[in-house]
Amino acid sequence: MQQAPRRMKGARRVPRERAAGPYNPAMPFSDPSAPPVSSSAVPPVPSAAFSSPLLAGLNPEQLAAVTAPPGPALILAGAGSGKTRVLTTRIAWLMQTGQVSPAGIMAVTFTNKAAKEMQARLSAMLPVNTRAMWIGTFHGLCNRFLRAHAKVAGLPAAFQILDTSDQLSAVKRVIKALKFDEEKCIPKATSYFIANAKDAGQRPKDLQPRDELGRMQLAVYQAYEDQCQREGVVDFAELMLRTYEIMRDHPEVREHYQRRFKHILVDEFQDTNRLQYLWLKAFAGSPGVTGTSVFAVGDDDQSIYAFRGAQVGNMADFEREFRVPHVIKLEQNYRSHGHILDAANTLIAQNSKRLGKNLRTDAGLGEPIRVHEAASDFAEAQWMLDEIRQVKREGHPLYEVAVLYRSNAQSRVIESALFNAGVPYKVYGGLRFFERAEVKHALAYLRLIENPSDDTSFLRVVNFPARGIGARSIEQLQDAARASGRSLAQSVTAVAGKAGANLQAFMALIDTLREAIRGLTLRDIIEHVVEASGLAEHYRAEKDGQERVENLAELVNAAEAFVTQEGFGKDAIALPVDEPAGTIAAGLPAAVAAVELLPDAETGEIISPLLAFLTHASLEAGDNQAQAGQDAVQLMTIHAAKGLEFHHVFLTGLEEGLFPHENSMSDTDGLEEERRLMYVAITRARQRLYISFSQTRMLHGQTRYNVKSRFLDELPEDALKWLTPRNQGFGSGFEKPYRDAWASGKGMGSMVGAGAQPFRQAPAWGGGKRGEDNFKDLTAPIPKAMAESKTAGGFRVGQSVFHNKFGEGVVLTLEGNGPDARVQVNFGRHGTKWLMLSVAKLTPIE
DNA sequence: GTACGCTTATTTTTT
DNA sequence: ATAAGCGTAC
Repeated sequence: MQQAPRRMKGARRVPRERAAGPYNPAMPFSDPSAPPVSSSAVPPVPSAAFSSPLLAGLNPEQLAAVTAPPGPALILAGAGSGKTRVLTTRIAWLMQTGQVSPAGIMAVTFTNKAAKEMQARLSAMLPVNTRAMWIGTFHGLCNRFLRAHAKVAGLPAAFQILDTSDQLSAVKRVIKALKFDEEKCIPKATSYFIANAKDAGQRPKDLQPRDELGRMQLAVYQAYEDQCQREGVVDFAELMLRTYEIMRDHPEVREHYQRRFKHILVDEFQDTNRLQYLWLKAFAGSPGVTGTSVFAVGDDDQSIYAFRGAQVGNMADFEREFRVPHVIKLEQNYRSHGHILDAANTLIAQNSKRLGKNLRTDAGLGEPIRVHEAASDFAEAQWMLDEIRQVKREGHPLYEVAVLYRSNAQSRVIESALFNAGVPYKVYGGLRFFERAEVKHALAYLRLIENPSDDTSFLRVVNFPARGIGARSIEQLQDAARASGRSLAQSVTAVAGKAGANLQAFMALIDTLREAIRGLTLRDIIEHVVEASGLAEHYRAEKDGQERVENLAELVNAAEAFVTQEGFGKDAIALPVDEPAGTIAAGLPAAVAAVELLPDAETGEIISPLLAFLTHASLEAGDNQAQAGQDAVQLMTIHAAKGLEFHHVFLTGLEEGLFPHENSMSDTDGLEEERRLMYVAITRARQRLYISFSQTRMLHGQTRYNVKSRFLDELPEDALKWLTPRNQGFGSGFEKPYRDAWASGKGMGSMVGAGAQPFRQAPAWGGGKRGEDNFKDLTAPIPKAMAESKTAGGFRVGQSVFHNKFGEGVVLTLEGNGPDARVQVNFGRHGTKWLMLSVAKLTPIE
């Protein structure tokens, strides 16, 4: 099916025989006397290479990176500096100059999207079969590795991959089995605990519990491992850890790969966690000894995943441990206009922990950043809607407009504004295709066919659709399984009576399915299982099952597409196919090679397309919305926007507590990560950036009164253009929360401060200068909470008024009735006054 | 086995 | 506000 790729014309294989030196996984590079990469070990670079059309148009720094001599390299690549181009051109250049064959390349990314893009760009650059290369995500490559070395790994050839929710349910089962109190040993937290331990490279034996909870979690970790091992399943972190351990503990395997890979390239290096760094070191071996060059590309300023274990420190460690001769900085930005870049630079300069980098652009200053203050989240959305319509009128496509926010909850009000106005939009994030319940159910049947020991899948569908197997039956079954140390599927005969009969009927169904799909195409397999399992019928009978039925049909389509477009088994390929069949096997000691290489010796592909598809489903969650090509506004969190760019960017909700998020504000590290997040957000914009914040916002069913984000104050004045008056008083101070707390007798949301002030001595709001006309723009819709409040004497809260002596003001509070009626009005620089309506001459404005 | 009502949590996310 | 998860009652 897949042709063995031809080696590049004129490309000569670099001799791979370089003795692998002593390897100490604990302290790989602790020997200070190790010689630097000797230049004599480096193949001469053909001088003609420097005039290669590949290199045309690269700036000096990019050129230096692309053509860096073999050996460790660290590229500090700023936002929009052509990072992906450098990475792919580097690979192409290495091959074109004959320094490496495709099989000698490993390129690692974090997301499938990035891997695909790299592959696509590379294919466009060079007529090379990228299949021989190891290009993929960390987890995808680990999967490939473990399929090839299943025996050494102690895994069944058809091992299944648990996603996060599978892992959680597996952990829950363990906690139940151990009879731990779920109140104390919280499943989710324990699941995190296990994942974190693995991400740090720690097995249960490496951990020392410090308290009762620690002891419980450790016990769960141990039992969870045993359970996974029994069932033949691995979670995401296990893919990495198991691969790393095999590399660490099996010299013959290690030496093989260290000889094989001449160049390892890593994208988004700042996002690597501890285990991934260890993993890379294991594949690279000691610098100067294995001759493997690691080319790491990253941007410490865009490190926004510390919360999930990313260690920016890996960059500095890499520079030191690999003895990177000099870090190459890509600081020329090809994306954003000057004001935008100035803002980004000024902001990020306030972080203390940086490797140091300043972006520059040849583009002019461009438009200033437009800043808007809204009265409410609703008003913010309305304003944005107006601006978006204007942008559309100016002839820009909507897909070039992005609305970014800190947290997903913020999208709702924006969505409703766009929806009601009939503006098409697309929200990124949320439930992915393969994560939908009905799809997971279908996959569970398929997984059981491949591996009946997969208890997680068994439990998911044993009674779905309902077939009379209730909690009691399952409990009996679990007891039997536990007693015999076997899987649930193996234990059905141990349950007596009707329950046992039902369970056996279920297993008979699985067996029947397995028989029935023999010889079918993948598409037909899925179609048959979806029908014969009763899933399709169940959803057809359900009131609101329409969408689920459609998703099941979509799953069939996805299978079809997987076979035709992707060529099934891409992820599952175990052999580098540019080697003559058997070469790799020959390169490995018999013990490793014989059984490990389970795939077809001719093609190197895993034989079962179903297994390949299941792996694909686990490792690639799939897009959530298929409406590609539609001209729609793009809505996403800032995290999701990393790596993307847009002509127009709306950055919303710039409020203390929201962004920076309140959970991150307490410590410096958290705050600096938030600031990097802000940096990422700003640098998404090419031409026009809008920043907005709101005085009030509905969050968790409560109105919160927010102060504008400190990040706004950290931007250079010159780069900003305020669409609303700067330092506008209304909502920028602490006054309103006090008032509301007083009025409602309830808490004050985010603005709870020590010792609420007495009502009438509320401090004047806002700081800074206020002009006479500061209040003219306060005509935005009144927040719901305010609109519902009482009126008096024809005035309402939020009403603009005029006073002969104090000028313009805004009504803050109304109290009393009739002759007693009084109002509190903010007169800007004249302060906040209480006035008796019967005395003061107040006239409403507008 | 399903329906209803109660409690709970609600930053960011890929694999 | 709101959704999801869980327990109890039919």
